[in-house]
Amino acid sequence: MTKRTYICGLDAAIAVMGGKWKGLILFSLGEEGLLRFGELRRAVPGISERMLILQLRELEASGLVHREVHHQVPPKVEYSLTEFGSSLNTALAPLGEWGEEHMERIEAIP
Amino acid sequence: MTKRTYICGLDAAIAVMGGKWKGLILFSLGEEGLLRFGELRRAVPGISERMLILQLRELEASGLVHREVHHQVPPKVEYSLTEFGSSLNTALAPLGEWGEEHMERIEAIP
DNA sequence: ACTCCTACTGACAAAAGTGTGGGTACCGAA
DNA sequence: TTCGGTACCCACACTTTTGTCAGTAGGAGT
Repeated sequence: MTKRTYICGLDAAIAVMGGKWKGLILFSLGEEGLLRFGELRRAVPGISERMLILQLRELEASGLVHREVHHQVPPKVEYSLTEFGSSLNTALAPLGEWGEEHMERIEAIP
Repeated sequence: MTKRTYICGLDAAIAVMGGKWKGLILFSLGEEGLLRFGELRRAVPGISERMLILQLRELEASGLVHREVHHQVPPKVEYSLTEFGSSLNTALAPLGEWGEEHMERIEAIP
């Protein structure tokens, strides 16, 4: 009877990792472990600086990603998955495998 | 000529089930098996008729959903998952469980 | 003094996604 | 004759998302 804002777990999950980029960012961080901004940018081909920053801010606010600033010049900021983010990444893995498996068919769609 | 290839499986998967509704539609069809338009509409609270139609058309074009028209009056159209859609639904399950498990935390985010 | 480097920030605009309110078709029941 | 019921379609407007381009800070190297 708890008043839920989301209609099911999938709905909630999509709300936090939805959009075109968040899944890929999580995936990259899951693979590499610790990445600085520029590295992350290269790890997610096609994303603009602005988009990466916006998405990272949201992921940080959601508690999925940890941001560590090293006070240096030039600046150095490192991103990594939190426990929470890591658990989401694990849940995302089968979806990635599915996409990998059916890549050709998916590419043939548009 | 937009010859785009996806950068990884997750990218491809997100391309076909991305957006706010497709995951939920697939999920509902996975649960219920066979639903007519009006039933599906009720199964996905908050979606508008227009959105449901648009999303169903895309899912159909992607080969994830099967559409069967019964020539009757009043009209009767039934939707169901294809094998392909069913496999995606399976891959989506862990994500749904993750969301279910962390529902409270997710709801506390905005 | 000048430029390079990195991680940002902000203004603006285009594109994509979404909602609203209307309409269509058909048949049978009232 | 009018109405109810179902599954749509269309035009328009609005909102959210995404992209583009410029600019900032401050120490280090030349």
